[in-house]
Amino acid sequence: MQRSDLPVYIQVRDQLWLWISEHRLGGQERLPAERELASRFNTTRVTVRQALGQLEAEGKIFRSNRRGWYVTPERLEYDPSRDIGFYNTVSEQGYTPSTETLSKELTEMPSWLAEISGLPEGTPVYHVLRRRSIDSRCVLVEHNYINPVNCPGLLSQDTDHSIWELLRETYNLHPSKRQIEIYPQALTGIEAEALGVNPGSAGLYMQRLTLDTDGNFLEFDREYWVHDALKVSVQADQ
Amino acid sequence: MQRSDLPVYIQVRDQLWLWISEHRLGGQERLPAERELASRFNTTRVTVRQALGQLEAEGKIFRSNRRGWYVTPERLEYDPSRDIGFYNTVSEQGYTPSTETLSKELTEMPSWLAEISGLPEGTPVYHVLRRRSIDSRCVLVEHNYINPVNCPGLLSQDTDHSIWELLRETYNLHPSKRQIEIYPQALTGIEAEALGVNPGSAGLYMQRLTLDTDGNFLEFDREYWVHDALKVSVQADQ
DNA sequence: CTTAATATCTGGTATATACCAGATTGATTT
DNA sequence: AAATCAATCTGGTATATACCAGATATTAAG
Repeated sequence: MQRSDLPVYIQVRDQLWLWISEHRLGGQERLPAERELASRFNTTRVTVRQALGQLEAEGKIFRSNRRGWYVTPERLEYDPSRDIGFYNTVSEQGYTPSTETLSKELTEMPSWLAEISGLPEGTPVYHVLRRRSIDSRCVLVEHNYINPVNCPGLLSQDTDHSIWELLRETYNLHPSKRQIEIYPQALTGIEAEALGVNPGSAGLYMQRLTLDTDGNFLEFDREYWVHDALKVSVQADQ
Repeated sequence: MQRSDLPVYIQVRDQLWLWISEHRLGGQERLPAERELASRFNTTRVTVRQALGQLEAEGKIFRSNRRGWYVTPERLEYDPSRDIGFYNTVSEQGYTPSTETLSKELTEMPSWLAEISGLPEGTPVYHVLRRRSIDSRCVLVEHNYINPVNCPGLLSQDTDHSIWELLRETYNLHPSKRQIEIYPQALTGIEAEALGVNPGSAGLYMQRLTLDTDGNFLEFDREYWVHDALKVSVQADQ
């Protein structure tokens, strides 16, 4: 290519996006193969990949391991301060949620969680690891650490749906104070593997601490989201 | 390299991080040049850059255009629902904030903002564009759209410090309801340029709508953060 | 029809190399 | 001492090429 004074990969990026828009490619539609694009834009695969990487960073396309590149669907609007949870949020916005429980166990509270919860290290906690999808695209893995004092026998329940609904309806638990932390964080290790993305992919980390009205530890939650799948929307009145 | 069954760039990533940790390289210290690293790890620059890109995605290192790679300082803890603002937040955490006003003007409300604010298109608004730094590293560019009804003559004030302090102390304005949106978003165009990062770099977008107690439009704010500079921490009581 | 083996398509990783452009440094001139 | 210029160092972009490994489609066998 070349021609303009702009870098080739920027030109490819923009033309490719134009092409996607013109063809009205929507949620999860597949792009032509990299080699195909390289020859179409008369450049090399390396440069095409740079352009694809840009569109990926912008959240416009995403990749599925060795299967190809796809157009990213609209972001999910998610309010972590409300109680409606993943399942309802996704449904309300017209998508199909699904959840797989990867592991669940009763374990002893590690030191970092002891510090956060205010309970002594070694206190029993439930630990549930789940992978959640929107329209069969994996978008997050979630670690739930739940205080068993309030919900004995939780692990024998079905954890493939909303845990919060379980806590509310079966155990009559209600959260009071929460502290939420959110920041961009690359997906690596088991999170990247569980989501089927390349290690180092952009992600969003979100953690929530939930206490009951007396300030006792109810639940701690760590979520690792694919970076382009959600928009956090918080209502903060004062 | 090679040797292990792990990809070379992963090995380089990990060894490089080990090396950084061992040498206790801290905030904004410079790494050896890419060519130097390539020969040290006995591989090519392309592969080294892949490894550097991983550490960058993890927020562990950052680049400064054609100057080199540096170790990322600790993230700033930032609560967008509180009123203390950038300047105080940074100072409180032991860093040195600074702000440059890139442009300020009285303009007419564009349609997208009219929709958000509930005011008619073309209504006069102040528009202030600022670049803010922590310890001389640019970390965000910010667009402020402010309702001049409440603060006539704002633009002749000094906008290199806290605008909110100005509004509070000079104009006696107090926010009430706000809506905050946060999501990962690559930095492109003027934001990338203003921050001196490559187009397509990972970033965090944050917008805030602030109304007064009567529900009138006070201010709208769009912030484009470098992805590794902050940790959003929200206290949400219910 | 189902299952298993195989070919093929896809992105993932890697090497080698080249030149460009901004940033920095050092020498030279004023 | 200050300003100017040139050399050099740095990351940024680009081409060409190769092989690997997982995913998918095709074919052959049961």
